[in-house]
Amino acid sequence: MGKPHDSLIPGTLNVLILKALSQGALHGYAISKWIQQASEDVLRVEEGVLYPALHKLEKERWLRAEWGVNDTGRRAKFYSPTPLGKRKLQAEVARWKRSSQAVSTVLDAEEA
Amino acid sequence: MGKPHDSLIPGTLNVLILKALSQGALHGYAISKWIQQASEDVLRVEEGVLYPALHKLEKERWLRAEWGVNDTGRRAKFYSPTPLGKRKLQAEVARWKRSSQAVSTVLDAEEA
DNA sequence: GGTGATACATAGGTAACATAGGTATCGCCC
DNA sequence: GGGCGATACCTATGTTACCTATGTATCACC
Repeated sequence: MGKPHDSLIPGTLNVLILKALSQGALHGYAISKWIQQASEDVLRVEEGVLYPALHKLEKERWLRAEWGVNDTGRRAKFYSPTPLGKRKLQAEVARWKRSSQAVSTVLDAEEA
Repeated sequence: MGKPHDSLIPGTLNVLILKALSQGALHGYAISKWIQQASEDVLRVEEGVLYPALHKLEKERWLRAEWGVNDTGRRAKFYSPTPLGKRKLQAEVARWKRSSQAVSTVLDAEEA
């Protein structure tokens, strides 16, 4: 346990979740599906990874949760970003761009 | 301990090291400086992070190490990629491109 | 009644990084 | 001679974050 597959880039899950919620509340399962679909099936968020992450973000006040009912009438917990979460989204996106661009630059470098 | 600053994107250190060594052997301290310089000072690899990583890569036969002397006559341990390490560099660069592109695509998505 | 999708959750394992220390040599400047 | 910063190596400890496995329950469908 604890390392195979490597679907996600560590440290990117929070910002992916926040992005998923940037246009409106979604429940956990839908967040997972949205990330998978928006990444054209490259990124998969296993449920054992997603739910603890959501609980943590809720505890840290990046998200708030509310029980509701989905399209098909099933109970589900809907998450929305708090004002703090919205600010964090901006900051985390900026950080990702900066860092990932730096990594790509290094990996494209001609000479070592 | 264990989380502040966030200089590195977790999971990218190995490939950055391999890239640094792709044009020839370097010693640890020079690897650190090279990554910092090639990333235009965005990425910094603290020594307490670098050296354990080098030892692990050596143990896993991605790198081999040899004591030598640097330009200025000081003793230093020089690392070179093994054939396995060269293959890993290609594979890890490809994986990075695929995954980081997916994250960027998601974060640029218009609609959630 | 079985299966697969939906929807939530927790438990245990491990790797990876951040921080903080520690040793030693060398050049430079006062 | 003393101090300082850069070079060059190293280990120990803490914590996060992810991976896997497993569990519950509902619902549609055949």
